[in-house]
Amino acid sequence: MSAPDNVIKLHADAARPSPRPHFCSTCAFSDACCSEGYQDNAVAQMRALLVDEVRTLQEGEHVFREGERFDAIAAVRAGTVKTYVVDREGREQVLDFYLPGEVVGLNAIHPDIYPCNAVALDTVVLCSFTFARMRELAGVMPNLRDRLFRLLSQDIGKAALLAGDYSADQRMAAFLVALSRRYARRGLSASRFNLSMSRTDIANYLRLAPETVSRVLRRLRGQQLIEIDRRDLRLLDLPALSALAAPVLR
Amino acid sequence: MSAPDNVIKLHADAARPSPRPHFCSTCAFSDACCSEGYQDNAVAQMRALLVDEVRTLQEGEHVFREGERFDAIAAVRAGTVKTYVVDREGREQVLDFYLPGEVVGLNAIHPDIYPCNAVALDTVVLCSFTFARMRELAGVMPNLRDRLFRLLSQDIGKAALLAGDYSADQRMAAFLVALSRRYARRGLSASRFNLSMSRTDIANYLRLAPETVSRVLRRLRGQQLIEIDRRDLRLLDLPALSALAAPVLR
DNA sequence: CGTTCTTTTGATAGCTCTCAAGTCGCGTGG
DNA sequence: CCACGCGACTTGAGAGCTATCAAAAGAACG
Repeated sequence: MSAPDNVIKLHADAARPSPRPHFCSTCAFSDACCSEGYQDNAVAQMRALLVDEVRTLQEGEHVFREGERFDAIAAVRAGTVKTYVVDREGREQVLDFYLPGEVVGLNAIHPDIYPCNAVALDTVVLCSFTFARMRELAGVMPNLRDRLFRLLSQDIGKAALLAGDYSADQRMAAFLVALSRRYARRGLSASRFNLSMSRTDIANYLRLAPETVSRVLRRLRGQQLIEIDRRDLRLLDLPALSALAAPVLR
Repeated sequence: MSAPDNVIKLHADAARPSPRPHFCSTCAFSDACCSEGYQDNAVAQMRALLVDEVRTLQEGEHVFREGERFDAIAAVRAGTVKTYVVDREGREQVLDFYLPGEVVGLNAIHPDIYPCNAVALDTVVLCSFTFARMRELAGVMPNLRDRLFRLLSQDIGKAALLAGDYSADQRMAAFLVALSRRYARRGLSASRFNLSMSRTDIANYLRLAPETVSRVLRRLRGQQLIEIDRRDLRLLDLPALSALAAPVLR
């Protein structure tokens, strides 16, 4: 196949004391590795098998662009990735944001080309996985295979959330609560974090006008539900926000 | 692994003359079977391996209900299946319609319970696939494995279409054009077919009020784009409809 | 043939978009 | 250090599209 020397090299590399916990803790495939029955530095071998490349991108750099031939999926390790398309009127449609521990590019498997653009919103670290190799490994690693199935299945209903016809306030609350939960799962604060995306990005994601986003945030601030300065966000009343978002998040 | 006895039994069963072409032509997994390297009645063996049960449902009967434990996915062979959820205000949200050749239940893999309801809109014939077995077979049948990956990947972007903020006319045109294409792929007429869903279903799917659906259809009829009587639909100007739907369908 | 649900039609209100202007923050260059 | 300029964000006023409320017409059912 490809890059066997690379594998060997990395295997040798893995013989050294393994930085596994530090490196893999935020990886979407960590459980696929770690519960595969291997342990300790064997996990590092697994990582060497799976991870094709570790990349660092600066703000504005693209992970991939629409129309490029699909070759790899990528697990975000740090930073935020935004996927979007541009319709023929030139309007940008934000499809999703990907936080550490989440996987970009799964929607490219079927068309075999990337159906959207993916760009770094800040400094991003990600692990690339050549999908052809991953697909083969899925044949011999049941846990990896199941992990892939679940990751794919998980993404199916993802966009359904903002497909509903909810008010701008409900959608914004749902967006903030969802972010909070995703940050919390990663071990960060659920009540205070920095928005890595612009108001316009949020607007394009929630299918609102940027002005509406601004107005909604002011409204939520007026209700003492949030406190926001620039991109520094504090969720003052998570229960109330959750209640507001409840119809959207189901 | 598991169920070897079952496999053997089914192999024996499959030794009989196979009705493959008739039976498999509209199956979502036909290519996974037929391109696996097997031929003729070996395909029937494959089918016997894969297909858990062939079911016929009458209008209103459910394939599965929200919250039930996930056990199987189902390929629609005839009829139309609607998936939906009911939010806490009692409003029905239609998630998708499934025509012959399409697969229901893929979004249940991750949560391991069905996240929505699936109901027959007319007389439906479908093949059930026990997912646990399918997952195992995916380990030894590369084509089946890849087929599953692609089916899953395909569904990810599916709902993104109506997530955009388009006008009611654009969304309706996109809906009709998409239906036309899906029927055409199945070998049916692309310009005339019966809507198997009610106006209310369409409204809940497109996130419009039923009244709006009615008005939009009248508008499209007035523009000589369609002709519609009850649920008998004729697309009079497919190019114009496609143009109208273009921003939505991308 | 009456009942019931679906669909259609009309009038009104409300939410969000659009257009427009102004403010703020920040990097650049004088 | 400060003025400038650019972009992001905020704020305001008005228009448009769709939802809502209300009611009637039509089809399907027993």
